[in-house]
Amino acid sequence: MKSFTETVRMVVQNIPKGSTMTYKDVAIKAGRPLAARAVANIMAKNFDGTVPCHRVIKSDGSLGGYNRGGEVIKRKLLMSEGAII
DNA sequence: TAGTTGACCGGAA
DNA sequence: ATTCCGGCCAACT
Repeated sequence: MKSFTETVRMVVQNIPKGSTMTYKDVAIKAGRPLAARAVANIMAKNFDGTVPCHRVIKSDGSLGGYNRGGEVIKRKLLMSEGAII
């Protein structure tokens, strides 16, 4: 059994290129449907450079945030991968 | 140990 | 449609 953080990282890495998932979806895949907030916290404080967190967005369709508020960078990355914003 | 924080979510006003 | 409130989870102080 891996820690919740490890599972979240795996899920985010498992996101296909050109696709996006909401924090909630990631939390669900990680096994904690109500831990969307925890997922955000993991990304925010313990961001992993090995995980494409720019593929994770809010449930409203907004990009939410990125490393230090670089939402613009996030949008550009997603569009560069073929994702539709 | 307890309290606060954060890139959130859903419902209510 | 926008704004406010409560709730949930993990990490930090």
